[in-house]
Amino acid sequence: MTPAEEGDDPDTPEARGGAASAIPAAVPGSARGSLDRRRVLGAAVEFIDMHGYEALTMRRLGAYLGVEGMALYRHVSGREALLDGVVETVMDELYGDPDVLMAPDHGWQDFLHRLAHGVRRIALAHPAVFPLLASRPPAAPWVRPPLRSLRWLECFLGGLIGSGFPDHAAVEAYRAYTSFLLGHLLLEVSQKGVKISPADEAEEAPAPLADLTDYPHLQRLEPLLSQDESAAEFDESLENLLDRLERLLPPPRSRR
Amino acid sequence: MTPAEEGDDPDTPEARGGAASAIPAAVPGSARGSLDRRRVLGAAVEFIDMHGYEALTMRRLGAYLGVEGMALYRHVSGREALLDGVVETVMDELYGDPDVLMAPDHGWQDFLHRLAHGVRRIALAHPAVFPLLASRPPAAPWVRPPLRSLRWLECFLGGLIGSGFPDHAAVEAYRAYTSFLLGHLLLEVSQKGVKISPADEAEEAPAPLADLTDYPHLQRLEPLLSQDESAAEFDESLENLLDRLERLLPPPRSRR
DNA sequence: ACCTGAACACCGTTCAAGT
DNA sequence: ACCTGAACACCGTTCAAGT
Repeated sequence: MTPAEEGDDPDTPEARGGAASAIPAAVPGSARGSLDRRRVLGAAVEFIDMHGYEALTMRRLGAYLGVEGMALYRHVSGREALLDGVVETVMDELYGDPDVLMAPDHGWQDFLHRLAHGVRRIALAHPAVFPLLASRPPAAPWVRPPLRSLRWLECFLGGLIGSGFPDHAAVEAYRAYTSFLLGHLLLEVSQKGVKISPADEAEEAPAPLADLTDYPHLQRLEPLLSQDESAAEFDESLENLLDRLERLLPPPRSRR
Repeated sequence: MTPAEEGDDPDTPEARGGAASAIPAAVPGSARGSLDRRRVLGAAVEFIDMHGYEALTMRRLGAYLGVEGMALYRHVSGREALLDGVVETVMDELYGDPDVLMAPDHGWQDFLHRLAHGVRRIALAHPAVFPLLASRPPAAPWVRPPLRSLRWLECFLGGLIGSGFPDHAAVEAYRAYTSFLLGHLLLEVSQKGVKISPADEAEEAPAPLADLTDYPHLQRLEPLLSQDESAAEFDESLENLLDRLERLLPPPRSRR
């Protein structure tokens, strides 16, 4: 992987101690003023979006910020904390999304609909960061990605309960909803970004894709399989889920 | 994370060059005879199940096998290939699962039902390996975890098409089915194993869990949220999905 | 107050050398 | 034929020292 690819090529530019090393192409757009936590986390998000999370290194992120890498420890307590901060930074965009927050109240279905699309927008805006949402350990074992914050969880449960869901139904809905979001968005993002796991932006042949002669159906369906229907499928699955959740509501008569 | 925890404690046993280093507690059960690819991959699976994937290191896996780490390169071409091999090894257990393969033919619903439970069994047997299924780059962009092999994909599509699904419906079913499996099992596994991401088996306080005084619903629902209903919810969601897929079939009259 | 340099324990990987 | 030792370029992290 990345370190190896550079390691076995001693002619790579940064091996000669140039001031500008290979990956940090440019200083990020914000003010050149000294670092702070916000700037570090923002740069980390940018860096991951560009080069993938595997390429993120304290030293490389430092260089990307025009600083020595060890300097980052002034602002985050270590690499793990940095990644947690990245996840939080990205999910915080949800709070700034008018489409999710605004709107008076058109019922719980509308709320879950807007929330789902808000999360999807984040996933598509940061395809290389999104998988981190799933792999970082959550605040508590029952906090499920991608809705990782206690605040959103509270909001979710409050919304459903306020709409008449009994406690256990609200919890069941939370579990089904997070499973749906995580599965769909993880796969949508990976289908696009090709995971950014192998080499970075290296041209790299599209891989001849092991010949399918032994797999007649695959061979025939390859064009169909390659087609991207993510948006429609997301909506379809979401509608289906909402219908299912509706059946968790007690009959209208008994609703207070 | 792991390296740091050891790095700042120079009194740790393996720092003094003992033959038995800290993590490799015992030589794995199989024959002591010389290495081969199968033995290496098997040991890697065991190692990850015990210590988590973050702890897996060429050198540590070598030590676990009673060998020098560099020796592994005789049998796998590098760390990335090793992880790919681990994923493949674990998914190969599906081929040995009589509950998935056997049974004459009770229709596609029965098939998808058995396949889903087979994959779930694998996820629960190797909770620390399962997330790798999702994060390793697939053979082709349209090969979706956790059904990562062309062979299973062919089998899946063949099964549905043979039961009367039109091509595009079989593909849509594949997408919905994999999303469902990935979302549910990733979250089920993470709820159990607490991700094995932080420190390994270190006792480590259960984390006081930031006080919930600002989150009234969470506070009240915490017991409900902590309850593990995974099995029932998996079945519930699966049934729901199968019902939905059934609607993709053309009306029986026109089925050949 | 904030960053740098040097240091340390670790990594993945290569390769000549041992057996 | 298979493993080991030494080497190299990288890591994360600490800490005294610079400014």
